[in-house]
Amino acid sequence: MRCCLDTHLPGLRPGADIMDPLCPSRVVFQRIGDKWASLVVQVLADGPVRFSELRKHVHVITPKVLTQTLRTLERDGLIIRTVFAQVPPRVDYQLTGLGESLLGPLAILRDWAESNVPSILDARDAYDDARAGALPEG
Amino acid sequence: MRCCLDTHLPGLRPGADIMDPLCPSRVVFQRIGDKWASLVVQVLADGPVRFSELRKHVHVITPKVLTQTLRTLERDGLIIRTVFAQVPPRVDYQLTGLGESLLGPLAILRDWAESNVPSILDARDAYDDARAGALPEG
DNA sequence: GCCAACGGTATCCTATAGATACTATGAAGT
DNA sequence: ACTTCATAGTATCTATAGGATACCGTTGGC
Repeated sequence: MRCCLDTHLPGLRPGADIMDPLCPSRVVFQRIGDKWASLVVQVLADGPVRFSELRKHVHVITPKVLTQTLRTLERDGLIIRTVFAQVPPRVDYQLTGLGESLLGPLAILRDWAESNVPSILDARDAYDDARAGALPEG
Repeated sequence: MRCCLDTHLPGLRPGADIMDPLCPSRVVFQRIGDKWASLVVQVLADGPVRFSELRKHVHVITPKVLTQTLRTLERDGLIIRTVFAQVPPRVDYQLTGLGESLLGPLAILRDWAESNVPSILDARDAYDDARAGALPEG
């Protein structure tokens, strides 16, 4: 579980373990784990999407949070923001090559999620039932 | 991007799109994307680990948040909590079969992260430089 | 002149995460 | 007997992030 590479970034320790908070891989890993970012990336899989379309597809994200998410993804080089000089304004968001390279791993994760939803929901039921039964009686 | 299956859970809509907030897959997907959960799962890859060892390996997680994370993972059937009647107390956490099945997808994601850290950090530098240059001058 | 479409901001409130201190148990040491 | 130690958490408070809602600026069409 060692990290990765020969970066030189101030404040980040390249040789660290991924469990180290200053390990660059961990920083990236937690970005992928962002609540909205991975959903947005998947919506962009088929090509450029406008801001308002993103709002419709990623329910229910508020415009503030969507803007924050998009700015972060842009800063990380995963998407490109294109402004068209029109009225009403038009802004397209699309994946970069780097962003596209993330689609495969995300699809694997999504497949896992969809395959295992029944098991997880069953486990939750069992857990909650056990708790609900234990507390009132005890 | 359709969801998955024939669940019957109250409040969850099985036929929904993964972008639907009530889609079970999305619920699971966001659980995977939890800030700490995926790190904890990876620490448990090699076998049972005690609470205090987890605290050491997953820096820097507070005991409260670690407890919350472990309870959630247990509820979802990804880990098992075993209490030994000892003093001082001993509690082991280990992956279930379901939890182990998540290791592969997580490893793919981690590989992606480690491979692409340089690109992402470069993109951040470029983005920040452009902003830092634009604002004071403009 | 007025309204609508779009891509956001501004403001406020709440929920989550984080820091820190504290608890219970009992065996071992002196 | 008393103190100390280790473990696995809880309790309490504060800081930060997320979320709900309202609003802004542009300008083409009516």
